[in-house]
Amino acid sequence: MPRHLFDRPQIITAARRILDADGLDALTIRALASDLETGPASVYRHVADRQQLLQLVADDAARELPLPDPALAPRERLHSGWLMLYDFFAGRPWLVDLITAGNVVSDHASPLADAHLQALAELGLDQADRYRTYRSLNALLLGTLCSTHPYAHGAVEAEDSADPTAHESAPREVFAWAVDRLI
Amino acid sequence: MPRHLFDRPQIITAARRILDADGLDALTIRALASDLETGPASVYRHVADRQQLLQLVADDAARELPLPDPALAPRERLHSGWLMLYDFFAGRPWLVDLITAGNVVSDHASPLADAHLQALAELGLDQADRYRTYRSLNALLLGTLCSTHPYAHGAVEAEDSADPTAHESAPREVFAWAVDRLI
DNA sequence: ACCTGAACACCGTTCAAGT
DNA sequence: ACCTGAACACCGTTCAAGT
Repeated sequence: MPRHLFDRPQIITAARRILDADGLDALTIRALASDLETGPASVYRHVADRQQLLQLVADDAARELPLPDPALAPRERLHSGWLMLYDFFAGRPWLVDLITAGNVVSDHASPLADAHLQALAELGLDQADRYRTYRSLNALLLGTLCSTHPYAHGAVEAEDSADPTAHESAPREVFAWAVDRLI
Repeated sequence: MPRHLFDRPQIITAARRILDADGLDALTIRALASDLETGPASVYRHVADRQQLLQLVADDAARELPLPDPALAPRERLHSGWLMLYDFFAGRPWLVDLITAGNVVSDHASPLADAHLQALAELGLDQADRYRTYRSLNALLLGTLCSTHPYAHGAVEAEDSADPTAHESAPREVFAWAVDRLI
């Protein structure tokens, strides 16, 4: 009789606990096994390798991707939709790492892409411009989250309110500004 | 008498050879030591740890960052300048990894930032907009390079010229398009 | 004084042995 | 049949021992 039983959902739950607590590097097969009170070898009964584990967690997280509010006018729908995405990823920094470092891409993102492409169509953009805009917004989001990542905020200690205008805005505000320039 | 002598420049040269050949993950202290025909412990005579090694290589590579052509009008200067940056990073994928995964930020980037901020000033943007635009372009570049990274180009095999317009443009073209929308 | 072999504490992954 | 202890081939890093 098996002493420890666990399935993929339990693995994903444990993995996300580790990710939320300590980030992507902390999600080792051994740490995961330890969380499940078993040995590393047992994990391999349920996932092929670490890469598949990361893919599974990314797919799971992608189900929670926020869809834009259909009640809004196209432009506001896009604006608020992309800011929701910003906040979604800002709250899950490990997911950004998963996308950039790991090579995970989830197909759960399709409805989201369709919704934004639809909003861009309602704005009167032709098909080529819709794709270009969508891809640019994606890159802008990912790039903003990547450069924001470092724990150091780039704040200079020896600086006060002497130069008010030149001071860096928060990454989120810059992102919101750039989104409006692209749509 | 020491049998093997090597200094930081030689370490950086060896590190870049490994990076160009096999990417960031291949740059281990042990692989580097092996390249220098010594043991891993000897590397630590010259660098504090792997993180510092990555920082040194990034700083070294940042000296080659392409500056925009001052002979061009501001708008063309920005456009070509950012495309030069795209090509620069596209040819050094490990540098993108270094920026996103490692937490390296080089101060050699300052002249480059100043040049682009200057061009934006010549376009008549106020200080706040100059910074916002610069940071957005940076994010756009980084994000484009991150999502481009995966070796799979997202090309669907079962697809032919049936849907010509909807087909994804090359990342570089989309980037160039978005740059023009931001400046 | 400078260098480095050998060891330590980690990884992902495998497989023969246990139940 | 299913599970897993122990081992293998890697890491980064340290330190006592060698020259």
